[in-house]
Amino acid sequence: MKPKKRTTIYDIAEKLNITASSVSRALNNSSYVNETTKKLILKTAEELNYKRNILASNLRKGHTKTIGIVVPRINQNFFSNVIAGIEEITYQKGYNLIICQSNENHEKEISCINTLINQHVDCIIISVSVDSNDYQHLQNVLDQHIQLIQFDRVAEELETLKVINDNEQASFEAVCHLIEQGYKKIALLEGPQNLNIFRQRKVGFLNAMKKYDMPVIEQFIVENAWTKELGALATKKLLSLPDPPDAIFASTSDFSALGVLEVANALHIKVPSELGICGYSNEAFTEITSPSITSIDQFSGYMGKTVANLYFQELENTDTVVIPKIISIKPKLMVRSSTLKNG
Amino acid sequence: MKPKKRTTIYDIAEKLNITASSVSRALNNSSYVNETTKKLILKTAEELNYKRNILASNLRKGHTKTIGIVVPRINQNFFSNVIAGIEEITYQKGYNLIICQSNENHEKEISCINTLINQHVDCIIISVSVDSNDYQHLQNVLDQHIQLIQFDRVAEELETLKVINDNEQASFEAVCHLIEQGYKKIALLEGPQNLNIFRQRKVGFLNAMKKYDMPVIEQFIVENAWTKELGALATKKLLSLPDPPDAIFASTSDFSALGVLEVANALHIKVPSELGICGYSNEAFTEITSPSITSIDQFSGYMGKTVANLYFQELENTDTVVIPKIISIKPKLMVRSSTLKNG
DNA sequence: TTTGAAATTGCAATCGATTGCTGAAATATA
DNA sequence: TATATTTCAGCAATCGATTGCAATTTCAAA
Repeated sequence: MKPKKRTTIYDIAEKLNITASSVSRALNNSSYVNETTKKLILKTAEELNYKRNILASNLRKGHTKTIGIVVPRINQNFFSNVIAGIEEITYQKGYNLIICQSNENHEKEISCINTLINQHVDCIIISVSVDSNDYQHLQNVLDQHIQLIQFDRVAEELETLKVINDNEQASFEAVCHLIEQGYKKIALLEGPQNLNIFRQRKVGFLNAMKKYDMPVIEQFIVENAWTKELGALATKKLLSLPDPPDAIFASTSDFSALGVLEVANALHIKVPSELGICGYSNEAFTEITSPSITSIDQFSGYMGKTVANLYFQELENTDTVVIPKIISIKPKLMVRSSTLKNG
Repeated sequence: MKPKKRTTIYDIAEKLNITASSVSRALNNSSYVNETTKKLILKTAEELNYKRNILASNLRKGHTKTIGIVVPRINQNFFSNVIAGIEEITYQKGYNLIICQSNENHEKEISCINTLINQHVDCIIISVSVDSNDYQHLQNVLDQHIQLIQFDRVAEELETLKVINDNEQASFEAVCHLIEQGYKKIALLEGPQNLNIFRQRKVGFLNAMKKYDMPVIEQFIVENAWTKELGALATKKLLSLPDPPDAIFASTSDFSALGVLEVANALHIKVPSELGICGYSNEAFTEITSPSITSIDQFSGYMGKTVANLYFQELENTDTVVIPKIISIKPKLMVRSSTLKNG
């Protein structure tokens, strides 16, 4: 595969006996070219199968019309949906996307960010990895004068555009629902507390418990139970307590909730009558388990669109209109069989 | 967000009172620079927070170290896993990925390809969309002397590198399994026959039927049943036949198989005793349905790695070693409850 | 026919990094 | 000491597209 020479504006210019300037102008639909020659140029460009060299163009223009995205994993429903949402908007605008995965690893995340900076993207959209401890790399982005937008998992201390879910409210509603269904002893599977989203969900849980004057039992709060395996492990422990919980809110993810359900099924504990289960993030599979799992929908696609639109609004912002820097999306509780104690 | 000037090699050169040439050489670790000055340059670059302008570099060098990927949908397990596999390899090599979605739409696919050509990617990796009818856009890629690698869904007539699954064999084994389990009347849900993968799966089905001298009933072969909804619809029709099938091979996807299962469950038809169900592609959810669904694992992550490795092998190929242009991966039948009639 | 404005086109610099070539300096060899 | 050989640094062109400014052409009004 030898990369043969592609046709450039000079080739077109030469063939037509004009300058590259005119060709460039014609290609950019500038009004400073004669209509007739413009048409001729366009026609010739077509004939010679000309494709603009974006590298040269971008180098000259100073921007790339490219947006970088960093997510923990693209093969997670939530993130791939957000990306699909972002893509829908950016595609219309003629922007390109470079998608990177941090694999929940801080070092890799730094490396992704550096790559994107190197690529001269115009904007970086990120949801931070779980083991991110400091945010110097994000500060670097800001220092390079690249627009930075955080979504879902955000570093709150960084002053950037943010699109988040109202985790606290969603979590609050989920737990209220459990209580209203008659569950008395509710356990919480919580995620790594360095992530804002998990902190907020815990707060929502506590608020709901307080509202209904329910006692918060320390043993019922399990840290770091955010995978299916950890969820299952936590459930085994919880259910073997002398006085086990009658509901488990897997605030970390539906995967965790699935782990709970599988253990319950294995132990022949009836869901929802003996054990209520609520997950988080409304993965597709929550509908098809037996019983189906109550969860919280985060409107991931819409979130992606919101993020992208936010970027373009900010880009076109002439400073006269103030645009909110933090957009919060209200998730929706999806009640399914796993919590319907009262039918 | 005004993009302020970044530091360039000229800034470094000026500060050190040398030429940009030397800076460039130092940054590229050339041996034509004094060790002492090299270290000084590197140190200064660090201090000034220098980041190489890839645009300029690539423009000069003529390649971008960027690979474009076009898939129908990134939020499908199979594709996101392939991408993850590709990424694992390319990341090590310092290559970037631009990921595009065709949304199963021919026009969008063409547009993706054009974008990638414009971006001067070094290679395009594609799995074609379902409604692709002609392949002029892929021919264009070849004409631009960009490496093209097709995977999974391929345009067979195009002479490109290909990484495929042995769909025929996998399908053959699946149907043999059904027959060996004692199912007598096997229906096939088939996908759009313009895609190679669906044609091959049909052939595998027919071969297995022939091997065991099973009659192929025309009514039992349903076209275009490749989503959950279409799978469900097809199942309703099949099961309402006077002499309905006792097994359904959803050769199109596990989603289709899920549709089958849901209809069966709704009609209180017992799976696997009264109806056997086999899907395709081993989606994660096949393990958690009741009963779990027998499916075919395509080793998607491995497939991605294979694709990426193929590119780099070809790149480094000095023409002495011949590398196979088509790599076929053998999928694996994952037997689960939905087909275990004989326990 | 002359003048002036408007419409086109060309020139040349620019974006930043890379690299072949030339020449100078440093070092080694005779 | 004179010559040969390395080593190192600079010059300038190059990658392809864009754009401010200048020059030219066109065309209409005076």
